[in-house]
Amino acid sequence: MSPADQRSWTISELAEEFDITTRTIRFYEEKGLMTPRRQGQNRVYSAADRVKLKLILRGKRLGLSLQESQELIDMYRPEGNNAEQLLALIESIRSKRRQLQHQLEDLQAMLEELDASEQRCREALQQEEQHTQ
Amino acid sequence: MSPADQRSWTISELAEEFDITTRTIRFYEEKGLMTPRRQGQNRVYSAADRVKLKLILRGKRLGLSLQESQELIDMYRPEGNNAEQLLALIESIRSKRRQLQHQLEDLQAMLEELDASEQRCREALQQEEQHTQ
DNA sequence: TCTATAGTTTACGTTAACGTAAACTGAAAG
DNA sequence: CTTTCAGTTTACGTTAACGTAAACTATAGA
Repeated sequence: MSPADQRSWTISELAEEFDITTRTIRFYEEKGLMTPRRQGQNRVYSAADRVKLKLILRGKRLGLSLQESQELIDMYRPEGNNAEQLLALIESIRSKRRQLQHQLEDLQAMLEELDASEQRCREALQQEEQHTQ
Repeated sequence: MSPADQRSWTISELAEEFDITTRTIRFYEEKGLMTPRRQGQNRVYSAADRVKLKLILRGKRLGLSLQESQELIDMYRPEGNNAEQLLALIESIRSKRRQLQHQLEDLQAMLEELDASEQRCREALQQEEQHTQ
């Protein structure tokens, strides 16, 4: 274990780093997405907690609900599951993959259309410039 | 104009095609996202309306709000804008592009991690099978 | 000792995106 | 003529994801 893995964070450090409020972080805990350890009554976040938060926020940017992010995160650790559970897990991973793959195609289409829009904008702009001369 | 462009749709046809409720379509209208023409009191949707709906739903899948989808759609038609507006439009197109680009990177990272998860699942599964023999 | 600075819990408020229901209209079918 | 069906408007309800505020605690510095 490297020293970096032993570092810990306070709630406001994480809030500032990821540009969210402490309220948000506590809300995630309330929803069972995180369980930081405590020093007295104060929350102390480990490197693992920090990564988890990162994953949740990335999920948010992709339009996932907290529930969905939770499910995704649960897929990262297959240990402690029996064969039946593992098969179910693999199927749900594939299902999520298909969904994200579809989303990727949506995204690419949208990016192409945006490029076309910018192109049309440029052309309209040239027209405007000719008019005003 | 090809005949296909002249086709029109009823609200329930669109609802069924896109697997949403009529309530949802009316809600989008209430929010100013669509303005179908009327035959008496009934709504009649054109091919353009249908495309618009498609774009809104794609935006939804990508986690955009209705507002954002509206803004994106407004970028598709630069006509009728003056030079100043066009420049602003181009800048907002680029901004949206950067956001989507970031989202694309998030997506690709998530897909890779899902693949790694599936891999770990398979390995754990092999372990399980050896155990039970 | 006073005060400022994080942190805490508890609870009610808010916004977006619809769901659900009630009450009505108009056209078509039997 | 009445029932059925698709459509309409109006309005209140619901859920997720926090915001906001109140009331409290613990620690560090002047």
